[in-house]
Amino acid sequence: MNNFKNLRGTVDLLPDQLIKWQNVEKIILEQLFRASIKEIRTPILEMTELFTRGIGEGTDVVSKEMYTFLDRGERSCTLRPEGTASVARALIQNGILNKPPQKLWYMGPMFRYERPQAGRQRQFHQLGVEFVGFESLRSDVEIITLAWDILEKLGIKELNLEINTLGDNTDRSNFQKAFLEWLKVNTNSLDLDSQKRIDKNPLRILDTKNVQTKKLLENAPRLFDFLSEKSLKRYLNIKEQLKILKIPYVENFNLVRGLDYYTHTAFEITSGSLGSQATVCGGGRYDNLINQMGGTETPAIGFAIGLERLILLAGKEVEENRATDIYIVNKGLQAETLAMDLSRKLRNYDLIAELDLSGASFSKQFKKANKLKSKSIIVIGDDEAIKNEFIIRLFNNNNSENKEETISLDDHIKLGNWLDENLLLKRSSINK
RNA sequence: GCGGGCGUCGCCAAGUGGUUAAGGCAGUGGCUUGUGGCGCCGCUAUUCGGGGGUUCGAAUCCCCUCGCUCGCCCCA
Repeated sequence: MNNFKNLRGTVDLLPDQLIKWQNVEKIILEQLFRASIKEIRTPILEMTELFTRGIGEGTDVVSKEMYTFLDRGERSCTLRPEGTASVARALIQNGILNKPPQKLWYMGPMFRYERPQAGRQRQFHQLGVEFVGFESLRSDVEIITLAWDILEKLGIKELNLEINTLGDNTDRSNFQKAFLEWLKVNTNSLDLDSQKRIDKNPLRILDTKNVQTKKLLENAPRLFDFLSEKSLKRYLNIKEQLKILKIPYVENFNLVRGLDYYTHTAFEITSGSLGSQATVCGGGRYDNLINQMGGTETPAIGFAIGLERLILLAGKEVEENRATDIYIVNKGLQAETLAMDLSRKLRNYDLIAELDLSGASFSKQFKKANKLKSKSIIVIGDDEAIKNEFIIRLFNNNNSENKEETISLDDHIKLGNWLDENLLLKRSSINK
């Protein structure tokens, strides 16, 4: 019992679970590929300041959830808690902002030091998409649509899309002024958490879960009323387009999102079947971030999907495993060598060909093939080795005698025909 | 950081103070050393998350501790 254990909040993904992961990833990557979005990979480790300045000191992520440590050179390093800041940094640093606008995606582990619970880990995985250099409201619409379509392609039902707008800088500071005044008057009626936020991050008070504060907020000034004509029009247009595209959404004026850098569009996709951590996708526009981080002013919008939550939601259809096509039963010195050689040839056919390495009795090897639900088997023993041939047989689970065929080891044409006829032309679509 | 629940084999579990810690699944060996299912027969926890205490006696009672889990805060 003194064995090593993984750290709290981290998990091992085992072969059986990874079938689902891989299927999900495959569907996602196809969708991204078709939308002509390119991958970017950035380090998992960054200097701490990237996040404190990029994400914002007042946010929960930065103030209490970061995995931060000093390296051997006494530099403060942080395991990335999200992907956007790193991508922005990489674009600035590599001079990519001078190039045409970029549509990018990334996928990988993120780290947040929190108490784990259902749908929440300390090391978790995100798929992120960032459109950098795009200002048009149609880029907002495409980002939202893309997120929606990915979830739909995975067969996930019962999703709720919530949207809101935060306006531009001017809108926001106008609102903030009025809001702060109102907050000062009402400080004593607010819950404790909200009181603490007045100085740090007043906007976050808007999405408090405290029931009393919520009620109180109904009489507070609304950000929506402070939108400039331009911002308002932008927002209305986005809603209009979503309607045309038949993407169902709900407006949520209190949707603010946790990170500082958002402007204009903010959105979130949730599912009731996830438990209390219901958000599977969150995103929005961040026109200020890149400038704030030292790059030329560049509008951008993006989203992130939590892969663990996605996996929880994805249905049975992505759990399907591809069974072994051919299990090669072999025994005897010469036979084993021939079998090894044959297995390599078979793999040129895009088949799953598994060579039995046990050297156990034929009976055992057959049982193994049966257990694996192998679609067919090949047998090479001493008898076959002498004649330079092998036996191949379809292998139904119900143990009815299946006809078998003997093929010479050199007869590639006969083998190819057999495989075509019995295995290759019967593929289901998901496992191609 | 704060609450609730839970910790008996790889997994699911019975056992709630008397001593050989059920059972099922999985694994493995055999019946059957050149042929699959089913079946049958073996094997697989000196030990109940860890430590201390109470007792003649503890998986069972008490204390501490660790871990897991769900929730709060917040987010993916």
